[in-house]
Amino acid sequence: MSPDIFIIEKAKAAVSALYGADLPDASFQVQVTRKEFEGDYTLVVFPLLKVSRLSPEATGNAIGDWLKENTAEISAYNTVKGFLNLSFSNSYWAGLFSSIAAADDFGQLPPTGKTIMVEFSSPNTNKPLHLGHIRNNLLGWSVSRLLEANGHKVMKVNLVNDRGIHICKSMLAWLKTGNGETPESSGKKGDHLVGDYYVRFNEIYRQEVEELTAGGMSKEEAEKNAPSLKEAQNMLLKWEQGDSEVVALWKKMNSWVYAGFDKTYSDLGISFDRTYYESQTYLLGKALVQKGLDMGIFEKEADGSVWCDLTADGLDRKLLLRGDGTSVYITQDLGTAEQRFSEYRLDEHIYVVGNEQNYHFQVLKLILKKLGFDWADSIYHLSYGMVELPEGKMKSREGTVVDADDLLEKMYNTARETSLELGKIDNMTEQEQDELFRTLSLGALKYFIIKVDPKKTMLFDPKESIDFNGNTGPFIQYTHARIKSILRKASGRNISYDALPQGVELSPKEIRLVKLLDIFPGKIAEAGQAHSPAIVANYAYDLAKEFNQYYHDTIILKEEDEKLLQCRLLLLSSVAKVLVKAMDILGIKLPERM
RNA sequence: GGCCCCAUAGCUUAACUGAAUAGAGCAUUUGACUACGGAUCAAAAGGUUACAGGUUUGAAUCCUGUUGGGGUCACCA
Repeated sequence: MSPDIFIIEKAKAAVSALYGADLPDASFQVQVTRKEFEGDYTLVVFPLLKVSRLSPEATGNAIGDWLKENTAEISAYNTVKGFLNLSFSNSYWAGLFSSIAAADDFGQLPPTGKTIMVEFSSPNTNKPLHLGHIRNNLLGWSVSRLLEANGHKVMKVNLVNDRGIHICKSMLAWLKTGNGETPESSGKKGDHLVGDYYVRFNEIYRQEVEELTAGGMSKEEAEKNAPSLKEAQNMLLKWEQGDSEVVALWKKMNSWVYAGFDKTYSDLGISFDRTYYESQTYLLGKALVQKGLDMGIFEKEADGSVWCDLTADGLDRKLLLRGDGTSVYITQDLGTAEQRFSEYRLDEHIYVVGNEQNYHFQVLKLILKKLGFDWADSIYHLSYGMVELPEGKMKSREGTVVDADDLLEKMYNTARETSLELGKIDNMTEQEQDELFRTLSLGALKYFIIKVDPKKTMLFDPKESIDFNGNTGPFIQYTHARIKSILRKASGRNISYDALPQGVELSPKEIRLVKLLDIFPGKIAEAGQAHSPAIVANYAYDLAKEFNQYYHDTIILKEEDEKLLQCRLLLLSSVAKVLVKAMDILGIKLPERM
């Protein structure tokens, strides 16, 4: 049983015995005792004053007395102001430590039988992935792992936006100026190649608009009537009619993009259980529009467009079907949600999408509810903040976008330089080194992004490379490599440490580590509830930091008392075990040496 | 303009459902490798938690207002 539940239970009994009152669990607040006070856990006594009718000190002392009398585990107490600090006996810590060390997948919570779908990434096929996508991908991936650690079955899905006017723009520019260029002929990664033609289109378009306005047309009119835009729109129409030439080109260019994406995903170490394509889902939802009309919750205008009036709920009127009968973005979202909930029995559906779409998801849930779907409440929009540069938002038009592949390469080079400079890995093969540089650069990048609360806007300065010292991924990786180094030496000397020897007394620093290890499953649960891998990241850092302090002034391998030696090695391996599990949730690997 | 989100040290950030002196890292200054890995550790300095009120034994946290920043309100996705 975890200590806080244990204390609450006992404190309840104490209050009941002393004051004849039964208070709810919420009246008992337990926290880890602060460093500057003596004790292990602290009970806040303020909420209990109304039944004790005594001063905070007197109440704390009375309860402390009772607890010390009536529980074997609590060995001492002191009261400071309204805080009752309790000390636990050494045998209690030894027992707790043993059970943590013995657990083979410590931190993994028992199966819940629930299935959760997580949709993330969801890129457009007209440009390569950038830093914003990286945050999305890393969040989606780590939330998925986190929910798995919480005992849920998780399905990771990607919805690729592979159709629409933007793809046609790339296609058109390629036809006009590409001279048959392919990824093979140019040596460019497919997604970058297609992205370049998207940029090319905009150049052509802008020039046309300029010429038209110079000829006396208003800017607005020119933007609507530029010939290349007309051509792109025409192409989209052909695509929708299934024109074989257009479809063939569309397939060819998309396949280039997918090859490029696959490379980036694989570099990032992420994958999906299923990929959906908008070209196959964009017609979904039309049936729901009819259903809504039949139910009388949607309304049709004279021009044929269909709307849902949400003004009674404090929102606006929302368009669901255009006058020409074609669907808009949300129509498809309604349809895919219904499809997914009926195909899989989902207990929750998480969409990892930026906070600019908060309103969209509010509307989506509301309309689904109005359509009578109970599961609308199980939709969770994991809304994350934008990644900003020192000069503000990334803008593709101004070329300030931080490209994902570039960033990964830069990070790799930094990891390489740093590692080679330190010169600890000279005896590794080239292949091992390459793998290590990947592990370290990804560790730094992933931790940098994940440690920040998802909902906050985060700042990224491309000029300052991501740190490898302090509160960083490599700090935790280094801690692990160091532990492994000691454990390797220990096994080289045939020292076994599979169980805690009887009768060892843990030092205060060791108890603090055990306390930290003990709260790991609780952190997983808390993080899962909050859908926030950042909580796991910060926990891992706390543990690594605490361990480094312990390590610094504790003799391990030269300890002559065999029991103490075994105890310490067991503690080391337990810390390593928890670090590995925590970082695995974040998608970060911990190297054996670095 | 309506609605939503945010504001913590020079910078990046933490603080579970309100709780002890608001924790860290970077940068700055200083100290520690003839013990197991110095990508580490120890120490100093750095805060009116944007501002003003309110609720409470107790507020970064809850309420109201103000200021500043962002998002959104498309027959775009």
